[in-house]
Amino acid sequence: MANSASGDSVVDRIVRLIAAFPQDVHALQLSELAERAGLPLTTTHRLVRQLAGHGLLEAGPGGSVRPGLRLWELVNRTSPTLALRQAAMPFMEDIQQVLNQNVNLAVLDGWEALFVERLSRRGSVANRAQVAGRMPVHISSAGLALVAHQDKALQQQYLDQFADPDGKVGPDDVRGLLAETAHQGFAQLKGVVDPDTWGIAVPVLNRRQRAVASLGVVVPLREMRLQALVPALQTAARGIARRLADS
Amino acid sequence: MANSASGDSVVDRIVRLIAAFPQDVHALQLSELAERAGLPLTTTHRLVRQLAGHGLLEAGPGGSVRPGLRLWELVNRTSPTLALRQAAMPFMEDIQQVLNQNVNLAVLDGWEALFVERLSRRGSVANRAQVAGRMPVHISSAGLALVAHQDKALQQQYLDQFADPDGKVGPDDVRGLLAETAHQGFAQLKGVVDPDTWGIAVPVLNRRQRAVASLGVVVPLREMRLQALVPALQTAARGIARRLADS
DNA sequence: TGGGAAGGTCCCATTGAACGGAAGCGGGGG
DNA sequence: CCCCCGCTTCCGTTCAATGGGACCTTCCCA
Repeated sequence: MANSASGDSVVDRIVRLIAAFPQDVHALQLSELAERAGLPLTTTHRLVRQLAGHGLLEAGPGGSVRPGLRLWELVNRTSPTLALRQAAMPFMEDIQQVLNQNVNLAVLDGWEALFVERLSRRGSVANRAQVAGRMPVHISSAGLALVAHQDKALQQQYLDQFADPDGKVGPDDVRGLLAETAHQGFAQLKGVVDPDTWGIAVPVLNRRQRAVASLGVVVPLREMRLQALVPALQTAARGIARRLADS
Repeated sequence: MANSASGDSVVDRIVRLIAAFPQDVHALQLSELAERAGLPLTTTHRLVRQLAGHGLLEAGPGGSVRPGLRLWELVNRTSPTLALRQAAMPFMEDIQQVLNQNVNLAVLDGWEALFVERLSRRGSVANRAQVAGRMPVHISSAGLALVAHQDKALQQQYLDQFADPDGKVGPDDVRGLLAETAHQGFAQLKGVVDPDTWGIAVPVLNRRQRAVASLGVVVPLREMRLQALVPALQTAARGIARRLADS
């Protein structure tokens, strides 16, 4: 069918290659990488060599391959999250200090909350939200805060396509959650992600009152004091919004 | 000369394309991107469309193009700096709180210090060290701390190839700086980067006493109190080293 | 209101870069 | 010693990538 037997372009292959690395990193064998990416060994070998030549991949110990520093550099010096992160960091630190809890910052991408930054307290509760990790909208307070503060049209789109693989929750449940979140101005989710934790998130709004990001905390169930958490988060979220608008 | 008139592979072009974005981001026009990358407009157009299809690039307002969220995600969930960053963040925050100064974390890459993370105090002195930014070894305290704690062979390599474009400092000056840094266990650079600031950096050492990273602060000239800064940095650096070793 | 410049998109013949099977290499384990 | 299993290199085939040119907007200025 093509120069490539599988009919995909070089771009496709490169993406498959870098996407083939699992979260935990730590370098893969060439053959394992080839398998994960679904590419012939020879092709993988050639592409890896080229990418490594640019420093996008690096040779690890024992002939293994891992993502390279140069790739990290290229992406992180021009990332679309830079401005957001810079605006948010000081406030996230404040929250972490004052509330003594894990803090996270997320944006919406394709009906999932994508976590842009996270500060974890040393001995704090487990926090599923990895940096650059994702969570479905309907099971993360961040996701709810983000979707609940979007155009009605977008929300409807979301509900229309909504389907829970486990079938535990229906569109109506989610509609309720979103309505509650929009009404209250913050999202809360108790023991959904993790039975012993509670997630709270507030939106960071632009001038049009649409969420461009969400700011959240994950706290142990027993330590819940909404009265203390929500106002602090909202204050911080407004601070972030202001700095975003300024820049 | 080739399928491509310029004799470079698709990989080359893609790298040129994403490397063409300047630090400040904010989206480029297609034609500007083409020019910066040194690619024909048509080719740029095609590649951009493909990359955008994977979310590696995104359409900005007014037909402009910018790096995409998906690219950020792919790279940051598997980056080689993840472990380092995770180990270092809590200590960096401590330093920032206790010393009330800008803190930065760097690694060595090709005779330059590559800044992996930075925490800036709100109204603090200007800090040249952007996240994902670089500084030559001989004019950054981070760079000196990193090179001063490497194999003798590597240091020699560095000195051999050393050439200051401005001709202000010679290899012997640098040798002196490195020796002093190695002897003292920390690097200091007064008013080099910025006339009103002082940079201090300590190495984060592995079991073999080689620097895998550097931890530094940038402080206003007048506030200099080495006695206070250096021990705090060294303590933090050891903490980071320990956490790295554990993981 | 019309003309023209600038930026983006589409078309399509040409061609060499990309492909990947096969064969070579190397080390470690039996 | 030999075999196995990964990585590397070779090389003939082929079609994906290429980019000049034409076309289409949109915007600005006369």
